[in-house]
Amino acid sequence: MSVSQKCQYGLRALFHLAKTYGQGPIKIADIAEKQAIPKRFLEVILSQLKQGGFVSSVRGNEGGYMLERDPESLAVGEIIRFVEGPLAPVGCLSSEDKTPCPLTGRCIFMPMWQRVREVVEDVYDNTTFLALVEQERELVEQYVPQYAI
Amino acid sequence: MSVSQKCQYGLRALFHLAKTYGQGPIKIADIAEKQAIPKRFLEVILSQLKQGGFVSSVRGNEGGYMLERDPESLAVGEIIRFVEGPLAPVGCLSSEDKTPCPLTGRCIFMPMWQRVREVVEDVYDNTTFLALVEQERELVEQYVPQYAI
DNA sequence: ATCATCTCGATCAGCTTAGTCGAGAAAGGC
DNA sequence: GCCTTTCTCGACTAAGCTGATCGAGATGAT
Repeated sequence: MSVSQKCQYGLRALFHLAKTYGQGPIKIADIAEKQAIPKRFLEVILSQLKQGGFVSSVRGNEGGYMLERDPESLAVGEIIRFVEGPLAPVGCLSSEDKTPCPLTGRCIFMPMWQRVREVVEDVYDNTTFLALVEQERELVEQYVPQYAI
Repeated sequence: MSVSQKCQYGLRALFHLAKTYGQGPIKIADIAEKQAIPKRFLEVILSQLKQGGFVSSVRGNEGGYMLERDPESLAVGEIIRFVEGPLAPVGCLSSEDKTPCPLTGRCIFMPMWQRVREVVEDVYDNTTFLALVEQERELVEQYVPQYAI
């Protein structure tokens, strides 16, 4: 499962909202500019993320989007699954599959597909937005320590 | 990177050829039937795998396909890369990407994408066709030990 | 009122996927 | 030499997905 551009945009937008967590609504235009996302497309994405309960919005002047979930307990895996569907390397591994392969039960590749799913889920489910925000902070401190003095 | 149907068919076909390694050419129709693959589609796939040097073919009556590589040194990862392209969860990780994202160098998700690629490559590159053939043999022995006596 | 902003559904071009097809070329048996 | 079986090659297609864009409307602050 390649992660689509749309999903990457969504992750970047949420990352931006995690950085500004607790600072009130952030405008779509702001997020779009800072994260290099086409604005009209971002509208679609954020509205979808709102349906999922990940963000909330305020309309009108001074409106915008806010992260609804705590960055510490929100993992990347949850978002990828929400946007892309099941995190499976092959269709027959995901329960949504309508047309099961005729080798069900005796497909020798199954254990391999399952191992792949497990290791991928492990990485995505253990990457929280709080961790990402902290990682970026560390990077900034590393590169411009002189400005901090 | 989901693994396409085409690639899965290719893997199954190679698995079949690995099982019959050293037994001379196997007909497309045989492989198609045993591995539940549309025959005309399998023609396309095998001819592509031939271009890659993974299999060789014999024409005419009693013709067919043979595995060209030793099952022990042929890993699933090599085939997936050949059929699907680079084993990367996002486009910007693969060197083939024409349009690099505008965040290059400061995309906070990069380390995560790289970790995913590493663990996925680890699984696929360490699964050889010999291992798959042996695994199936073990399964068969487990389920019908009474017939062996 | 007005302006900035989110909201919602429709639309679209281009690409990928999963096949299918027909005509041809080679190898072996008779 | 002919016939059958098999691979070979390129073209073709229908359907679905991807990555957007657009216009019109609803909402809230000033």
